[in-house]
Amino acid sequence: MAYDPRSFPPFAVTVDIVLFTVSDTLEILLVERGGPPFEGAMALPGGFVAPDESVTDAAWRELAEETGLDGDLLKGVHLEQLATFGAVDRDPRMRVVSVAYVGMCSVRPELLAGTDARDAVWVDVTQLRELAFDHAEIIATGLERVRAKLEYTTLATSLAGEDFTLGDLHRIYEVVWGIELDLANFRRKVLATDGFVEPTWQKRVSPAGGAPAAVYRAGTATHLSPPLVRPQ
Amino acid sequence: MAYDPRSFPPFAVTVDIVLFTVSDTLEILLVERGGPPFEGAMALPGGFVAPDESVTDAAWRELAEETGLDGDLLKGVHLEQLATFGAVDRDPRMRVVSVAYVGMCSVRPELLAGTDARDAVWVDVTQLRELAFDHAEIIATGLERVRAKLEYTTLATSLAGEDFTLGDLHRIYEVVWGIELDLANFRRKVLATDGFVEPTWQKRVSPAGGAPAAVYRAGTATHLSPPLVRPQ
DNA sequence: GGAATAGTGTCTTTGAGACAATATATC
DNA sequence: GATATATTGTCTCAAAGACACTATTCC
Repeated sequence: MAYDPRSFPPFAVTVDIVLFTVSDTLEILLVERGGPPFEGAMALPGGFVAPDESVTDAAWRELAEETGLDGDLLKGVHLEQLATFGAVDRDPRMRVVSVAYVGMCSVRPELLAGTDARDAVWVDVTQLRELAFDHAEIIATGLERVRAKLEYTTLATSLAGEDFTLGDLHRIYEVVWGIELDLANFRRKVLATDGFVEPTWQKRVSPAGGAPAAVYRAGTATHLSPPLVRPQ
Repeated sequence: MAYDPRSFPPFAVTVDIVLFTVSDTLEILLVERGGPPFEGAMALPGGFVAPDESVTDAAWRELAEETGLDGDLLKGVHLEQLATFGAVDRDPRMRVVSVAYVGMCSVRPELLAGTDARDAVWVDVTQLRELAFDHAEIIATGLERVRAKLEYTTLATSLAGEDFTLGDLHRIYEVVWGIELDLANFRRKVLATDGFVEPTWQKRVSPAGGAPAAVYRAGTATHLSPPLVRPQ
């Protein structure tokens, strides 16, 4: 198909990041909009793709700017492309196609210390208010992606810290899926999957009491086969 | 984040379609490029998104133009967004971000009868030559998507015709996955999944001999749980 | 009859899920 | 001791996989 490079229809291309973390609940990073449209509403962090950077690079740049994380800490974050949203009127000002990304990280004090992150907050996904643009739809898509990914990948470890107990990992599954899982069967499943977690040979006690728990770190496996499927 | 609508970085946005069908092998629809760059190379069908159409609409429009299918027959085709490819230099002429879609259809004589389809051909995915742009990567992504989708959805029926035998469906799985599957266990699995297929109460004989086979059509279910997983 | 396809039966093994039991920490 | 967490054990049931067997068609 031949075409004239000077007469193409002009679009703006942006990236939006749905960054998840697990504390007591499943939370995403949102920013408050300071101007119209949707002034005062919450929105996903994101911004324009620059002419000289790839879409993926733009996503990583925005992630770094909004979280204040730098090189080494960024490597602990998982980021993957989610989907592209290209309805004609999704932005009332102009034609914008947005490539959404899903991120998963563990909460750290360094987060939100960056310069661009002054207005960024973690919000419980079950307590979302009005959202700007089509960001509610993007978040719903991202939420389903994360829930599905926990079934057949080891990505839950990216929501845990550097090291974690099987109780921690169990809680991440329960919080993300919003259901209760039998801990005994969960433990067996995780330990039976080669490369999901590896022992650090250390023990850790919980402030709430209980026996000391073995501490693990993420293994080298990326996929779970057979998967760890959601009940029901 | 405030920005000036008149000073955004300009991009072209295109759609590319990876349309699969199963005949004796797994095949995709390709067009031969008539001009530079990559003149003479095979490329995915696709084109620009118009200013007044959504990205999804553009994908359906291109699909219709390239296959020559119209309203009713198009409904038998499954089309879904695959991923977006946005490397800086993926098109040597200008900055282009392409949203790729995956399609699945059964081969029909009406295909390739459209005006834009004169150069379109079905190519065995195992026999691909040099491809234009990053289309080899797009195809590889689409291929893995289709293979994975057969595991946990009923989409194999969109690669079969209006009605089909379990032998037909079995062959589709074998061709797409490139492996042999035990037919007896496959039959039981399909029939045990509510809504995967429904009987038409008709029988069909194969030209190669054998007992007459019961004819089924697609059921109403979209997901398989538990999934029909690839061996190994 | 021989080859090809359709369909059923059966046995083994694997794994998911329910749930009991025991051990060790904090308060 | 009460409570919370960690860890192991056991039993049942569902499903996957291997494979034998029968039936019906074309050549």
